[in-house]
Amino acid sequence: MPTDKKIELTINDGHAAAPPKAAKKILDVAYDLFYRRGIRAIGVDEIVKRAGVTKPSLYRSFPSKDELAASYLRQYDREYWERFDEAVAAHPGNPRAQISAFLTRVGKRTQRPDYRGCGMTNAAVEYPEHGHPARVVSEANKQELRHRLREMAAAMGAQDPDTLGDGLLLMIEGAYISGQLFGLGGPAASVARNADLLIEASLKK
Amino acid sequence: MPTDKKIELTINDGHAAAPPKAAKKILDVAYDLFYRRGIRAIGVDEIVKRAGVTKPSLYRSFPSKDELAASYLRQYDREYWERFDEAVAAHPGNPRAQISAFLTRVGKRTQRPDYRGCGMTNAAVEYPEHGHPARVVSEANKQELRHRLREMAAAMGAQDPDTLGDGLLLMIEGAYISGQLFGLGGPAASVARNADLLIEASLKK
DNA sequence: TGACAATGTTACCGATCGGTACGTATACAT
DNA sequence: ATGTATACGTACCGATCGGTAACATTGTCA
Repeated sequence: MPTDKKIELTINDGHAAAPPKAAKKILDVAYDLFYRRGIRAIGVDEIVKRAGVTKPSLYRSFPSKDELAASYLRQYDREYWERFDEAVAAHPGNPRAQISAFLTRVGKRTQRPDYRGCGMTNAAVEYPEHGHPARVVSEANKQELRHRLREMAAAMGAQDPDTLGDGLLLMIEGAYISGQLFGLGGPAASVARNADLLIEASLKK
Repeated sequence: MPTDKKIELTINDGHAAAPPKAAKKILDVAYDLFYRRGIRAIGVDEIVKRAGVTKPSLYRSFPSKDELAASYLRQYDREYWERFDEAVAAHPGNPRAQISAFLTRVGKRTQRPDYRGCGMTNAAVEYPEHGHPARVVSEANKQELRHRLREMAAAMGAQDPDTLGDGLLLMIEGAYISGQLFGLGGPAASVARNADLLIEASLKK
């Protein structure tokens, strides 16, 4: 059956980068499935099937399903801070505008029909046991978020920077969760406005 | 092998209550395991084993594991509104104090070492597909919460009651999630204070 | 005491879980 | 052409998944 071969060659055309051909495809498919339907809900068989590869290919690139999930989250982490830093870079030296820009963007994201919450938050809910590879990545991401928000709250001139930073984190997490719970028209749509009210009430007078 | 029998009889001694003996035990065990470790993470075998019964007993009282999960959530729902109504009843005619009491209590709960978040929220994360029995219960609970918060925001005299109600919901959900993510000393500890700041900033001046 | 209904138990089902042993195809250097 | 390393596929593993058929035990009322 040479037909399959031809298709493969057509997709993976030319003199592409040699080493990690299947690994990227596997991670891409896993990313999509893990995010949309949950990590525990997806078996490795479905991943390799949709990726057009076989199981041994997966286990040569990733030590286990748990580690594949951790890789998915590390990718998620990179993209997360990309979005965050874009909002920061748009308003240099103005932390309040930076937060506002980020939250406006979060609010919009939560209103998209395919929105499924924060991959980090979801993973932590799916794996409550401490030390699980997926949870480790998730917790690190959240610690970093808390740190940044508290620093920005201080730079804004908040009366109690740690409290304001934590308050913003609560609202952000609430937006992630209620975005997937309520869908369009849910409470997450008002996250930017509510956060702005909270900030205004938390600044030194 | 009559030894097993004897042990069973010793455990299940005397003239115990006849009608729904096993069903309650099953639901109690399932409640604990589902909440602490997640619904997808727990198999029916473990439930019946810990409950000291067998699988057919489970399936005569519950049509499926999904329905058992829904029953767990309905139980959770009853206890949830019990707690909520207690806070409300403690401050008749004073919605702001009611919210404050409820959030103080939520903040305390999130700091307990075995806190694992809101069972409703967790279930919705575990089952993103619409129409799933567990998700149906969860969504109804959250809709009711939104409704109550908006009404209370209106009774408080908020400039924009729907926005304040949704803002409070965001903070509550954020407290549930970050409670299990950060544990002791996490952002959830400040939910009552932050909510109070938000309320103060949202009232008609 | 005997009949009936409810509840409990043993043993099993096919499907799917994450993971692997082992043979095969391909690319490149010599 | 041939050795060699690497990537890939076939076929399979034991364990566990949710769920069930068939049988034994129990309490209740006639």
